[in-house]
Amino acid sequence: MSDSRSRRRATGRTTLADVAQAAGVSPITVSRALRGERAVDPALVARVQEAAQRLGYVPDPAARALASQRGTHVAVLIPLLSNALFVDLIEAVQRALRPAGYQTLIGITHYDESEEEQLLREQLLHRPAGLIVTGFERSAAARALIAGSGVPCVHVMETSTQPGQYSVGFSQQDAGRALTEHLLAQGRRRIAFAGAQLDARVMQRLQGWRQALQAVGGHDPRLEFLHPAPSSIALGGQMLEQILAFRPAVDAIFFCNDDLAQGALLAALRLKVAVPRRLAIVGFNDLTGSEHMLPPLTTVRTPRAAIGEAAARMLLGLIRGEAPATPGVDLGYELVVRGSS
Amino acid sequence: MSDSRSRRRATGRTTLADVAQAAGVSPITVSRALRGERAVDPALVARVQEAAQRLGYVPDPAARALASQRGTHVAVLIPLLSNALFVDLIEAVQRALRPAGYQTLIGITHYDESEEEQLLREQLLHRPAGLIVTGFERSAAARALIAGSGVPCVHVMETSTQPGQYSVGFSQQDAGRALTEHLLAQGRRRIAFAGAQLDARVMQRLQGWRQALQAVGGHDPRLEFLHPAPSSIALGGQMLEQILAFRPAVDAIFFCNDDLAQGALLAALRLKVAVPRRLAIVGFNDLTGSEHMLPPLTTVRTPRAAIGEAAARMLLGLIRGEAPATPGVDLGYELVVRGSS
DNA sequence: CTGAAAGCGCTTACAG
DNA sequence: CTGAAAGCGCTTACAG
Repeated sequence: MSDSRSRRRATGRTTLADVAQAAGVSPITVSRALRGERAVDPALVARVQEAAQRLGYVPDPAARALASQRGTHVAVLIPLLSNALFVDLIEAVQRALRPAGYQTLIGITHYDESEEEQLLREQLLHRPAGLIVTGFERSAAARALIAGSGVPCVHVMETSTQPGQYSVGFSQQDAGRALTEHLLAQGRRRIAFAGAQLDARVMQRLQGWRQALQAVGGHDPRLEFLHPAPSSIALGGQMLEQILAFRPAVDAIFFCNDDLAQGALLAALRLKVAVPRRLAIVGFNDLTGSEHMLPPLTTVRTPRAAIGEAAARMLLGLIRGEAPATPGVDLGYELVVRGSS
Repeated sequence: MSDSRSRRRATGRTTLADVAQAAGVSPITVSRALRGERAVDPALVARVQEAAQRLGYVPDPAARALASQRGTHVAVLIPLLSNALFVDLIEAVQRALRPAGYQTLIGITHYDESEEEQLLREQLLHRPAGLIVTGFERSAAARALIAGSGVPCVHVMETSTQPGQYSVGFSQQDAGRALTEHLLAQGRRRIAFAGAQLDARVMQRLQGWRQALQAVGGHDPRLEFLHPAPSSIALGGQMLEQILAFRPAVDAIFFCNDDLAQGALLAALRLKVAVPRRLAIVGFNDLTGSEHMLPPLTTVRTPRAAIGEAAARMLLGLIRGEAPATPGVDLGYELVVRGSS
């Protein structure tokens, strides 16, 4: 009757055993009924659910993780949170994962391979139920960690080239090509590319720019301006000044990200460079503020929220052991033509 | 000799027991030596650490959480990730927490009390080692959840008024007053306040604006423009137009956040309203881009990175059971006067 | 300062 | 379809 002599460490928590007792079944049956795993007599399931509900039972994530060797959270690795792109992605992932009972753990790699590797190592110790990573470019060690972990993983923001890899994204290269073709269609001939950060996706956009120009015999490598610093409004202004100083004949600039293009538009206002008459300026991603610039910025709208949601759904399926209908989902992009081109 | 007949669920993981055996001590001693809890013979500690190092032992977070009823992560509740302010805060928190072995779990409340309550409930089930929440305003149920959980909690972004609460922030009201006094010192007399979102901190800035104007007998309630929508560049432009239409004599506008002020500056360019000659515009927070606007934006620089770091350090102390030297830390703010005023 | 025992609350693996 | 037993890898509580 009395537990006072025992070594109990009462936590006051309602446990599986409590529910089992209330429902008149064994704890294992409660566990199975609640998780929907294996077949359980529907009548028992109902009885168990009623009891769990009544007692306010909530499974202990730590106990579950220890017993099953699998956590109730998903780790998401992104380069940066200061790029609004990834904020939209994360919000969408979280919105899809939370109702399914998974927490989202955000790891920030700062575009650094060794940081990513280190984060991966840490996260994997916590046995996430799933993993979402940005793009395909990473160290061999990082790839080995992912593959060796047995944790389902979805890659986002790019389209997959290799089989056996799950991904949700769009073709950065096609988008870069389409944006350049738009400038060509507007009659622009000396089109510069201004890239910062120089991560894999920026280089893919650059490749699209090259393709479009090569197709019309107008590719000039001297119009590639690549800066390793993170993209920012400040850098965009600097790059504009630099490009105009070095290549005054340039009649359009393709900035690899909207923040650069916004900075360039502000600098153009300051320098009294007429946009788009004298110079067309286009960006990428359609970030906040771009439509309110002077003139409004032409850009490529990227479906990062849709990507986040689709990636989360695919991951939930993989966690349940289902093979996705399409392992590599391409969600496309949308050219948004505004006043700056 | 053979485990093949047993019901072992081999995980291949190096455990406490492995380290204990290698060091020739009991598992409990290993546990204590590694955590630095209670006094352990220094010689043994060295021996244990060497063995742990050699075997590549890493504690299992799930097992630890289950046994100790306390997780190895900290939950951080913020209103939004799309405000760069909170991104800076989160990055700083994570930077301070990671080396200490704590993961950061981000919960987004969307400025919604019931969402915050729900998040708190979920997070508390996971038994976080600590909690960081934004400001002091929340539902009674949420406050009760925090207090009843026994989980150490630090409030950020505001200064504390109540005893027994830990906080790191600055006085939003003082900052609002100082910014308004700056406008008065510049000779502005009809100073409007434009607020969006209308969360507690915005209302504190409004209060500072009122104070400054009341002190000089220039407070006019008709110059308070309050909009419940989230602040954004687009809304800033709209509010500027609206204010100029309703109160054409206004000679300065205090926008409660930089994104509003940036939108207002862009709208002023479009409408050819001379800033600062005809109209001074000031913002709050010193967000990305503000210094590159035309003209550059006068604003208040808020120490959110320092707040994140200090809050994380205070929390680590509280987790260790130490009382902080100062329970309410005020990190101040900095007036940044640029061309727009 | 050190340890043997029990327990945290689940799920896996085996049986029936 | 259901269950008794064991185990996941730690830490707590009690003793000495």
